[in-house]
Amino acid sequence: MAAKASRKPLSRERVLAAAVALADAHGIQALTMRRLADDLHVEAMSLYYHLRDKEALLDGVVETVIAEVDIAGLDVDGGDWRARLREQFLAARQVMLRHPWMPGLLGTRRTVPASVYAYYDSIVGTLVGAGFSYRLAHRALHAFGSMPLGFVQEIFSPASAGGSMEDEAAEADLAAMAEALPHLTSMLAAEIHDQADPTLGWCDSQVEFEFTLDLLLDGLERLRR
Amino acid sequence: MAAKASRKPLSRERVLAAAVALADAHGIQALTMRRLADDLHVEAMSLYYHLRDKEALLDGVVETVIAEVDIAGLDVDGGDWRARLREQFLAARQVMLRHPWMPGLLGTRRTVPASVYAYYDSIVGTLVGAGFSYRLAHRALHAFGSMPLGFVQEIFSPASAGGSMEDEAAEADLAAMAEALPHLTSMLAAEIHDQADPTLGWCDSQVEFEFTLDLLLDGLERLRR
DNA sequence: TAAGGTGCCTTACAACGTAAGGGAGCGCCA
DNA sequence: TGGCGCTCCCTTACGTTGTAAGGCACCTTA
Repeated sequence: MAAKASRKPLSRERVLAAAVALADAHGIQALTMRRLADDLHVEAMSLYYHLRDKEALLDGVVETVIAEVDIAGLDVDGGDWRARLREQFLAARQVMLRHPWMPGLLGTRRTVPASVYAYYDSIVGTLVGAGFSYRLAHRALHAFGSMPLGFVQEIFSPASAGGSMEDEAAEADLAAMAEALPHLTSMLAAEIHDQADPTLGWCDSQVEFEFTLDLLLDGLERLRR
Repeated sequence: MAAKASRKPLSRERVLAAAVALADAHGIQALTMRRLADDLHVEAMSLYYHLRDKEALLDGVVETVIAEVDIAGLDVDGGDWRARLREQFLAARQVMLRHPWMPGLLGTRRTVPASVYAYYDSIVGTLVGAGFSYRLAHRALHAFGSMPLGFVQEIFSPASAGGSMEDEAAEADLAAMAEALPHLTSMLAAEIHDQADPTLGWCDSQVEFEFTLDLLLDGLERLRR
């Protein structure tokens, strides 16, 4: 019989692209060697010819997405250092919004693709070019945290469905919550997240991201002078 | 024969304490049901009588450490809002330094123990008591990120051993790196981390933590007025 | 003393990553 | 032309993980 028509040969790139697509479609926990192989119409062990092990796969996935970040920040120029970094970080954010599992994955990696270093190098270049000392640039880099990659590392992911702020707590005891957490409930009542505001998880909506970003940028600008 | 003298009955608390101890001693990846049971001189399935599943175990571990954070921040009072929060966050940091796996674990949780909400509630209380609007308090909370818990969510963990900044790159090509990453290498040359500086991972040393913290606190104070 | 709950154990299974080796198809060179 | 060796994928199997299902000993209480 005729072999499957679409029997393109495997390759590292094809595998990584399929891995990203799988994670996008079904979440990072669905990214297992067997399932990925299925998607590629291949047996699991075949993947090991192109990638040493699963760690290498995940590293490659990170590398792939970081490449997206890199090209997203290519066309930033003009303006002062704040405007440039701001634009760059927000561009990176668009990439992360396409791959919401990426922040969590990054948290589990222990090594980092070389391209990230190039990226951070350019940021330092921007800073020292704007008059930052290396010491201040260094601290600025730390203060930014993951913002150059377009997100804020969150402590907690959003609960799966429904607004379950508490674990087993039913909806009825909102009153009890208001008593136990008076300030939080008042705050939330006054500050419901705008639904149109694109969100990466719970506490990384667009407006919060930009608020924190500007807070840092302005604070650094003050220290620079 | 006499039964094991130390045949204390199991309990949720005892299991959780053993789990924290195991993670402290051998890392979070050593925390498997079987190994934890071994430490307790018990069979793995026995744990399931006290905890629904492993998720519940991990949630309990988080809860246990957060309780440590809570009591660590009990005796902060006096000073303005900045001093109080600063002291509180730094106290939380001491707890995290004892459990360096905790930041990473928190990143994997999707639910959060109720006690954390009480903690954040008190922070909001401090802020609004100092004249913050709910809106600004809300944004401040987001900007703080994980600092109330005493750490900065890092993008990357430190590589296992040795200063392997690159993956397979040998030591020889420092020159090549200096060429590819001129700003970073200059910066690192000028800014070697002080060894005495206690570090949670790569980019969360004490001085960086305090720098970022003060940057945020000062920036918020300016917005408050 | 019989009943029933409490607390731990035995057995078993599915899903995972992956070690070890096999074999089909190809190009290359004598 | 024939055989060698490389590339690429597959088959089989193993150890480790979390955990479902059920059993058995002990204590309490009626």
